[in-house]
Formats: sequence, C-alpha cells, structure tokens
Amino acid sequence: MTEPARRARRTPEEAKRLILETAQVLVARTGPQGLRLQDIAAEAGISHPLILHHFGSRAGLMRALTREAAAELKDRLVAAMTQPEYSIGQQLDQVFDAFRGGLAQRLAWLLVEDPDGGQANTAQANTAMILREIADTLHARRVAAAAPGVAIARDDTESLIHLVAIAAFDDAMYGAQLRRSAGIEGGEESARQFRAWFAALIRGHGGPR
Amino acid sequence: MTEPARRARRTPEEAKRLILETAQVLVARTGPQGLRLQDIAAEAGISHPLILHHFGSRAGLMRALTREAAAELKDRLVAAMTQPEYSIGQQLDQVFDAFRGGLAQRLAWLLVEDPDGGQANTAQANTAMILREIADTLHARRVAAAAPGVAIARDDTESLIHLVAIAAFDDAMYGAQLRRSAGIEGGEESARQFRAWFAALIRGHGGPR
DNA sequence: TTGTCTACTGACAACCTTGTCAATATATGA
DNA sequence: TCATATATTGACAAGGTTGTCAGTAGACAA
Repeated sequence: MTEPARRARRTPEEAKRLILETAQVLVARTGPQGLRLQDIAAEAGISHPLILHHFGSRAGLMRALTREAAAELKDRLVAAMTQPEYSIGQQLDQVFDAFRGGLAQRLAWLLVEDPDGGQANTAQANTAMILREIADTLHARRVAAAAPGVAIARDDTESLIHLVAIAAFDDAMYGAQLRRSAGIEGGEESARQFRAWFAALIRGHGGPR
Repeated sequence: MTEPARRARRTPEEAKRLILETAQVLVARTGPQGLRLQDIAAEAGISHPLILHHFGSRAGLMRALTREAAAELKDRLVAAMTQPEYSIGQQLDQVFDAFRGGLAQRLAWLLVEDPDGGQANTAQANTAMILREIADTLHARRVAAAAPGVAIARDDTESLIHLVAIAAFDDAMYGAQLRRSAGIEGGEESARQFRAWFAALIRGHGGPR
C-alpha cells in the first residue's frame, strides 16, 4: 500500500547550500535566541543528523554561517563603496542597504555567540580587515577631494566611518523600534527621511563629496 | 557532628532584590545566550526553585528584569537631560554613560527575547514614553535657544534624538569592537575622542547649545 | 512554649537539544 | 546487471533546563 517515500539525494554542495540558506532565514526570522538543529532540519525538510553529517557539529555550522555572513557583508560594502559616487545620499543608501535583509541580525548574533570557542574569530578578523580597507579608501578619497591646503585628519575619517557603521548597523537592527520610540511615525518613509537628514549632516561636516 | 547549615530567611522583597541583581550581573557578564535559573541560583547562593517561588516562572523573572532595566534607563536619561547643560559635550557624555555598565546589553537582550509572549510589551511601551518625553524636552530647549526668527523643525529634533540614541546605544554594545575594526587603537581614550568628535558634529549642526 | 505561616530546599518529572550509530536508499561506474 | 560509495534517516544516548511537590526550618504571635 504505502509506497516508500522517495528519498532525496543531493550533492554535498547542494545539501550544504540548502542547510546554510535555511539557517540564515531562520536566524533572520527568529533571531539569536535559539537556532536549533531540529528547527533548521524541519524547515529544510530533512532530518537533523544530516546537518551534523555535513558540518560535523553545531559549532561547525555556526562557523560556516559566520564565514558566509562576513563574505556577504564585504561584497555588499565593497559594491557600495566602489561604484561611482553620484551623491553622498545615494552612497549612504547603499551602505544602509548593505545591512538589510537580516544581515545585521546575523552579524550581531554571531558577534554575540562567538562560535570559535577559544580559537581566533575569523568573522571578527574579516570584519576588521573590511572596515580597515574601507577606512583607507574613504580617507584617500577625502584627501583627494579636499580643497588645496586643507588637511583632513585621519582621526576624522575614522570617526566618520565609525559613526556611519554604527548608524547603518543599528538602523537595520533596531531602526523601526527606535524610530517608533522617539515618536516618529510611518515606517519606510521616515527611514528614508532619516537617511537624508543624516546625509545632510555629514555633508555639512565635509563628507567625501 | 555536622550541624545543620543555617538556612537564611529573607523578606520577599529582599529575596527578589537579591535574585534580580544577581540576574542582571549575569546578563551583563555572559550576555544573552543563556540566562539559566540554576546559574542565577548558584551565583546568588540559593536554590533555583526559590526563583520560581518568587517570580512564578522564568518568563516572570524576565518581565521583572525588563521593567527594571527600563526604569533604570529612564532614571539615568532623565538625570542626564535635566541637569544644567554646561556643555553639549558633557551632556553627551552623560547620555553615553547612561547606557554603560551592561544596561545596553540588558536592553538589547530583552528587546530580542521579548518575554511578553503575545501580550503588550511593557518595556517597549515604557521606552517609547521615555524617548518621547526626552524628544519633547529637547525640542522645547532647542526652540528656546534658537536665534530669533530661526525655526527649528520637529523632524530635525527627532532625527537628532534618533542618531544620539543609536550612537550611545551602539557605542555601549559594540563600541570597542567596532572601533578596533575601523582601525582605531586604544580603548577608553579613543572612546572619549569619538564622543568629542560627535559632539562637535552635532554642535556644528546647531545642537541644543 | 506552642502554633501558624511561608521562605526555602532536595528530589524528581517532563521535555528538549546535541550528537552517535547502525541501517537504508540512491547515484554512479564497472 | 551488480558492486561500491555515501547521502540520508530513525532510533537512541547523554546531558541539561524548567517546573512540581512534599517536606523542612526560620520568624513571629498568642
């Protein structure tokens, strides 16, 4: 009567991809609290030992997630930085968008969980390198764009990077809630408005353009 | 031989206080990942059922923690806002300090865990009221301080509040790591430096002073 | 002193989570 | 067609977490 259910057989790459993507969706949706192997398995339509088979352990999966999140952030930020800078506003939009779609949540979670129990944290090292590169690039750009005779301190660029990183990251993490708390109504619209305001603030300070 | 160990007997208020303070220390120290009743009990030198006895459930304890964190934040922020404003820099320092000592971590964690499973979130409601009050206060102050004939938009004040809240919160949460990532060396010193830079940025924009 | 109230505890129950293991099914090459 | 490799799974083990419960012990009043 009951014919045995067909059992899928993926290539290891396909399986890992399926698992990673499902896990990322779950992290973005349910947040840090608990990323359980059984939940991932259920969502992906597989059994949880399969995850252990492909990633060795829960920690192994987390390491893979960390690597992927860092790589994704790097890609997005590099894309945002290397494109022709039409306006500071548009570029800021790009940076803000880089953290959207759950990426900020994933990074925050990975920052907190610290999967590399004891070992050097590759994600943090990666992020450090990424931000450093960006700082160098932006500083060079500002120096080049500055009026002759005007010196731009490296400190100033670093603080600027820090502030922009903070704003973009936090906007993605808590933006909606904080805006509501501050009494700003209307979601996406006010988000755009804040970005424009922020862009103006930086431009007034003597931003990259 | 072995005389029976003296068993402490606190008033309910004392017991709750002891439990809440121990839990807050643990949250600040070990972070979101796992606040286990047994850990709190061990740290406080009591048995874990006592926590259940006083708070009903783990969720009950979390609700109490949320309330306390919100109240603490309000106290600190109100103190920072209502004191005579010697300088924008000092006032900013106060706001930044308001989130220190693990308060930001506690708030972020409680924001993520959302103990009120389904019910209205009192912590969020509290925070909303707090920030709204602050926005009103600050806006009134800016309007009063503005040069005659210069109109200050409410939107502008709200964005300003948003940015300051973001900066202070995030600085407490990830400040050290982000600064390191951006290539800024030296911990406490560069933190002060960033605050000064930030204060200057805001002052240039036409801050509350 | 005696009795009552309840803060407090140890033991246990129920459940959940990661990880192991032997067995099975499927793709692939001979 | 048959053999081999391995992706996949169900069942189970080990350990940890919240919550229950009956009993104990301290404070306080009669």
